Amino acid sequence: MANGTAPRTRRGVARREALLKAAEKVIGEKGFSAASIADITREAGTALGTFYIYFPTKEAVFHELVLEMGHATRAAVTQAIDGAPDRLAAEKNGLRAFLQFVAARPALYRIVEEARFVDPEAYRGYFTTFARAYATRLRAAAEAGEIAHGDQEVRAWALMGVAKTLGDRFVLWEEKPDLDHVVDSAFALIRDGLGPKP
Amino acid sequence: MANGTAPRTRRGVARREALLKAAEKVIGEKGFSAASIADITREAGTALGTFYIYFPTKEAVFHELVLEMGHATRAAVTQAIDGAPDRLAAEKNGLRAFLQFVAARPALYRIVEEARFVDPEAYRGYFTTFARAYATRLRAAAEAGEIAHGDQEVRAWALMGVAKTLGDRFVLWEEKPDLDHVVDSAFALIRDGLGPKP
DNA sequence: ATGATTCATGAATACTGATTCATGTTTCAA
DNA sequence: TTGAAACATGAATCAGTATTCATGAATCAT
Repeated sequence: MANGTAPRTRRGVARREALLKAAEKVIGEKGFSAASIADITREAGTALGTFYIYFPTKEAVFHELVLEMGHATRAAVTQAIDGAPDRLAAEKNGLRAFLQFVAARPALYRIVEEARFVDPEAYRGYFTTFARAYATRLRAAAEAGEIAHGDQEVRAWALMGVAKTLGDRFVLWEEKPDLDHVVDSAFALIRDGLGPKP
Repeated sequence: MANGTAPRTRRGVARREALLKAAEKVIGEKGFSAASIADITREAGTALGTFYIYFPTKEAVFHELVLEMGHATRAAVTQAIDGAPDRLAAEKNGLRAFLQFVAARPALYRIVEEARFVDPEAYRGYFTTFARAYATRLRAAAEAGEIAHGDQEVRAWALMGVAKTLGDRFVLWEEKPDLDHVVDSAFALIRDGLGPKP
């Protein structure tokens, strides 16, 4: 509900979910300011005022969507990484999983990017949380001799940047993305760098 | 002027420039929607209506700022690259120049990112133009044996992603950025990749 | 020096859209 | 079955701000 408790009836739960789904679609497509509450409730098939039964403000749904993106991407990437034989394999799987996620839920991806302006705290939180776990994994891998030594925090951010930008260009902007090719090319760069083979 | 011609008096030229500078500051700080025309003219020291003598709409100044960012970054990076002995050196210089630019004009950097939502055409144009030139340079370097072969377009976007994200995290979010360290760490990754030394 | 042109001003206009609320309807535990 | 609690509705409120415009001042080519 708008206050903070969960809905107490079946119908309430369903309505809230419908509104959240509608908000993801509408805000993802039109952007935060252009998306009106009326757009969202129309998409959800409810009356205008119903929105305010479940969310106190427009910012509140947005915030919740950013958190959802956080959980969903972490889950997708973690699962994809799980069982990889070594860190390099994990890198490749993780990149593929991220790009697949962007392809599956483009609206959520755009919402996180817009959070930079609409909800800066959440934006930083999203990436900082991700980066922390990422750097920790990289450090462990360096200890294990699976990857080169270096500043793993800088690397974590650099690698997140690669994934984000490839998502923009080769998933969102492409009619029929060739994910395998992009992943292969990017992974070759990540593993071996730009330097010429000796 | 609002129509499309340039100001015809000294004063007009100065006013337009003041408004553009004010818009960069205000929009960069508060974001596009939160920044009002009144904020911009107050910052510029002019009356409200004066804005519309020089720009037809709020979107128009924004668009001009995105173009300015395009020119300015290309100029900064091109100059930094100029005279580098080889492509790897150029990569390092270019990355440093970009991060220095972000540090010098953070508002412009944020404006370009917000263009993704406010002026998508300009946003794509900015990065596409940059990527095209970047990929061309990488191809030439691969021909010359200075870097490894591979899909240089994917690489160009991946490397732009690295620069963007490091700009966010280690320039915008850092009180006293240690650019040299970031550049060194990132460059090591770009040159050699994540793979362990044989 | 001067008047045609360009520019400056800010109050008034116009519109959009978030949020509220008074009035019903539905749900579900007992 | 039932009534207290939870939920649904959409017209009305309220606020903010982009844009216009009628009036007056500054500029500069001649």
